[in-house]
Amino acid sequence: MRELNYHPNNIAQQLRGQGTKMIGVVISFITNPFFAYLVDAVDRALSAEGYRAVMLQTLEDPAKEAQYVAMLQSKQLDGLIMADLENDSDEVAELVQAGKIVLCNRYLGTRPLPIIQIDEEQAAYAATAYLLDRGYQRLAFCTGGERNPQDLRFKGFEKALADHGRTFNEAWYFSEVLTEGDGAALIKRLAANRPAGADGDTALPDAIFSNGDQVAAGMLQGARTAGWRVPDQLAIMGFDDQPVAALTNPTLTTVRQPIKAIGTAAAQTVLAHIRGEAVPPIPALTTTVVPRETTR
Amino acid sequence: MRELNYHPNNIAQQLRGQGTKMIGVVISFITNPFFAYLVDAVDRALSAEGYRAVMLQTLEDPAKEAQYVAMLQSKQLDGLIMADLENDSDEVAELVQAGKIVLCNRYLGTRPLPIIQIDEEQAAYAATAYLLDRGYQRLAFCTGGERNPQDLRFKGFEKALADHGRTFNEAWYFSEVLTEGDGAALIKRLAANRPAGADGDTALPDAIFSNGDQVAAGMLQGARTAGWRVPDQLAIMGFDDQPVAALTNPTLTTVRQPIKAIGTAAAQTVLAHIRGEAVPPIPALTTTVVPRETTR
DNA sequence: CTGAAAGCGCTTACAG
DNA sequence: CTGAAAGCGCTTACAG
Repeated sequence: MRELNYHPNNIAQQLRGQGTKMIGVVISFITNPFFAYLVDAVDRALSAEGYRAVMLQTLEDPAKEAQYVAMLQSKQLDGLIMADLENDSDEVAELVQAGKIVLCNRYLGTRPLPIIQIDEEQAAYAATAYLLDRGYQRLAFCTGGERNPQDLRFKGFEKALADHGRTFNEAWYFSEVLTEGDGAALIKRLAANRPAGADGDTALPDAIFSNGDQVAAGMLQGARTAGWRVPDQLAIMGFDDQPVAALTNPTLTTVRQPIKAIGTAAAQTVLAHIRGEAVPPIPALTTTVVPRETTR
Repeated sequence: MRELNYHPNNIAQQLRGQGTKMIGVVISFITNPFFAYLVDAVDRALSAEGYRAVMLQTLEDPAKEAQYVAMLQSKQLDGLIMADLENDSDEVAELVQAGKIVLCNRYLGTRPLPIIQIDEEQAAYAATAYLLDRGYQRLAFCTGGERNPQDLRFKGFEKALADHGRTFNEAWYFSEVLTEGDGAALIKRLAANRPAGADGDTALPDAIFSNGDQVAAGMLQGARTAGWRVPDQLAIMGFDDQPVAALTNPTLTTVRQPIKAIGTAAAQTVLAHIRGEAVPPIPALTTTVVPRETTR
């Protein structure tokens, strides 16, 4: 058969009932290293079981996400891992209940759906407390998406402030800051508005909590350009502990997340559902603040 | 039908002859930002035409690559874009000729196969000449894989040295340097062996050409740790112009590659073959040295 | 043990 | 215009 260059048609095999052995992994942007590492972890775990990960980017477009759910329903995919959910629909909720979709990382909807994620609120609380304990007083919060009342990280951030007897300055909530460039631009903009005189400094934050290292690294570069000294005048707290966090100068203080464990657990959970096996227990997904040089 | 929750089985549709509308994109590591950006470009170009990119990591394992070629032959994939080729086999060569596989980025084999890539030799020549023109004299070369006689970048590097009347010190060819950590470790090792006295410095390179920014950023961090001053005592030339190149301090001088254009061209070429249309012309894939702070 | 038939779920061409 | 049948390429169960 090798001689005749014959290759069985896998589509016909699939139709006979074995499924496609493909699992979709829905993320927002593959160019965000956090998602690259997550997809890598899922891919390795699925490959070990003879399945294939299909990377599906939403680019934060709900229409794309709907296409991916349709691929699942039309049986092109045996399952779906969603690390980002734009449409909090009944349809998705039902597929989650049915075990065809496994949610991980982040869910900003209002339903009580199972999701594989770190304790987002506690992680943000710990990072914020870390900043306050080091004497920073005027904290800003920065996120990639739109402001969302379900955001657990912001809840943890607010709670830490409250527990330390501080109130949040609403002017320092920055949303839609997605890229390195966005982070740098934000800092430059703030620095440009800095009032003259030493007292004027209280008009500016002295610490920023960023929801990702990529953006934090951009902020750091923006501060360098603007002559804003880190960590003396401004502390920067990243999130994820991506490789870039150890490559900047000063290096980034950040919150380490167990990306590999999240991806592996999501892969094993969706496979257990597909095979009708008992879902394995999710390991503890612990986070730690990694002290580096962007905080004093 | 919406009511009855009916969804046509796409596998049956595929069997009737429309193909899977899936194109595999073979890369070595998705965690290397260069490949993340390449996959992103391919994905966007394919999505616009109703096709889907399936990210396939080889992890530099030839057996995995063979599996991906088998997926193509068993019709699970309509085509394959290979940005990394481990097995220089007859089988792959035939599939390239047949238009089922499109090569891009890099091919270290010996066959005269079409490939979508920058002028690797010229790009490396220009980067090397840039270092020599700035007075660096003792150049090292660093690559991620094994040493390969077909490596066009090393040919360009050697040619620039020769044209400037310099010979290459073979002791300064560093291979298998893949990650940030590998880059940092290499620099620390070199610095540790540095002989005492000012003259001893000639025993060390004063400039390093790195085949990727990720590794170059690791080298920079290693130099910082070791107290090796960049760019005075050591120049670092990166490759790709990944975002990290602008996020380090000092920022990385590097060679900008048109990643998006490469990915888009690869996607359009494979689609043209699948559809039996004329293959669109490949745009000029020009590179430029981006001067930043790791060179004087 | 071997070989022909049924069936997976569609779509398309054809008969009524 | 409507509806039943053929066929995509396999695998499995069954008849000979």
